[in-house]
Amino acid sequence: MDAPNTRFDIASFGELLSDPSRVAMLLSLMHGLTRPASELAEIAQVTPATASAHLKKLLAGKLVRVEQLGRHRYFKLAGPHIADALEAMALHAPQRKIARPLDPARQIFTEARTCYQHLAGKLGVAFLTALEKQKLLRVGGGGYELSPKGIVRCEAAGFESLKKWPSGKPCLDWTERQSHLGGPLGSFLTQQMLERKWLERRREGRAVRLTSVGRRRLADFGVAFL
Amino acid sequence: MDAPNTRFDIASFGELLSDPSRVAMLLSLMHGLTRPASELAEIAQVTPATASAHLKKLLAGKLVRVEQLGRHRYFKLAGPHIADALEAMALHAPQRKIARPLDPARQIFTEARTCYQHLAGKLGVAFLTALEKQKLLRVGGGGYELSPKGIVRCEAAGFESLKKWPSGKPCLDWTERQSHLGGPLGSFLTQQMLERKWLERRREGRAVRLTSVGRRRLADFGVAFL
DNA sequence: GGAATGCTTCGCTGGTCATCGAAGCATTTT
DNA sequence: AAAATGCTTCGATGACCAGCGAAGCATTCC
Repeated sequence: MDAPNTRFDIASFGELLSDPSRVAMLLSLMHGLTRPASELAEIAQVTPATASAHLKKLLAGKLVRVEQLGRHRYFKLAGPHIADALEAMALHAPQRKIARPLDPARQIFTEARTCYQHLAGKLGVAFLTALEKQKLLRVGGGGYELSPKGIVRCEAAGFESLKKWPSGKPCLDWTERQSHLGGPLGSFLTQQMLERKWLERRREGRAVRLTSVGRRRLADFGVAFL
Repeated sequence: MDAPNTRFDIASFGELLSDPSRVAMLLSLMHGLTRPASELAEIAQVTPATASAHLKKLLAGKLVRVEQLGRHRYFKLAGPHIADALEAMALHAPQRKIARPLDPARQIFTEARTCYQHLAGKLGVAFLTALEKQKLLRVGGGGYELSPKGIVRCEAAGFESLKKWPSGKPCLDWTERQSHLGGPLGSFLTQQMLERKWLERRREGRAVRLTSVGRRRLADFGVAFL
């Protein structure tokens, strides 16, 4: 269909993302797991014939990868960069409401995950909300700064103490449509939580799990989560 | 054309980015400045009539904003989120070679700018290259860490000293197509440089300017730039 | 005032694409 | 061996869209 070294530019990328069926398929793969073609057809609400045509295009454009198992073909996103690009677009494209229950893998993904290097998902949003409510953050210099009270709390939590704490920025969360804490401060705190085993990375994708230690410690921050 | 509260999803976004003419126009606005419709027509190599139709769609999709000045209409990107999304797509879409000289505004943009919160552009790439060459970084734990030598150098440079320095990640630079230093370490170092006036933000967009102090200090890191 | 400029709207044309049903192919089950 | 399953290919249809020239509408220049 194309030369071996496919010439691929933004417009071809956009072309692939310009169809609602293809987008539905891709979004359903955002959690990082695989799905067979028939399931993707069902998700996109098209016949197997149509789904097959779409998947062929997505393969040619290297947005997805496929693995053959018996008579099934399992598809997954070609890499995290595809998820990144989708996320960047979803952030500023108000979502169409889909009245369909989330499947388990996607549910885990929406609970808690990393976005670039900071905490996102329901937990990420809850964390930022708690920080604001407890006045541990203040707005300053084009972003968030830890308040004196916030610094005390972070030190009490056992985070590494800094002479000057980095600043944070609100980062719009595409599954929650509210902000979580991003920027250097968000990255730093998330790294600290991972190091102290408040959070654990899950095997696949960017989802993370809140440990029991993490649940207790985050409760000290006023986070009510699960 | 559409209901006042436009229902806008990823597919409509993709649809707008699926045409080479529209993408060319948008990319030419990535530096954050404005261009009149005629100039955008010339850039996209289409007649004014066609360009007008494209710009109408981009306006309806809120990808660009327009300002009327006399008989001219000046267009610019609707916000940094549009640039973010384009960048995320460009990163993984090998660019079509365009044999056209860069205009000055875009040139400034490719020299040095911020990407999320870290340094990008030619300067960003040169910085990472220098750090690697001087062995100030080592690879560890799924990313870059400062080497002992690197820590000494950073402290000598007057950066705030940390008990545990954050880790960095390579971040592919879409204008240079090489990596610059991203991740928490990249954010932190860039913030330090801005605070110490090695870099200054330019008035518009994300471009930054290397100050004379910055040029001297970065030379100490082995960066040969300009 | 009249001419030139910058841009838009209109009508048309050619090309491309999503979609489906039917048929085909491979694998697995019975 | 035969039937069922999962997916692809083929051919046809209907819709949409980029592109242009011509005409129209402002604004500015002379």
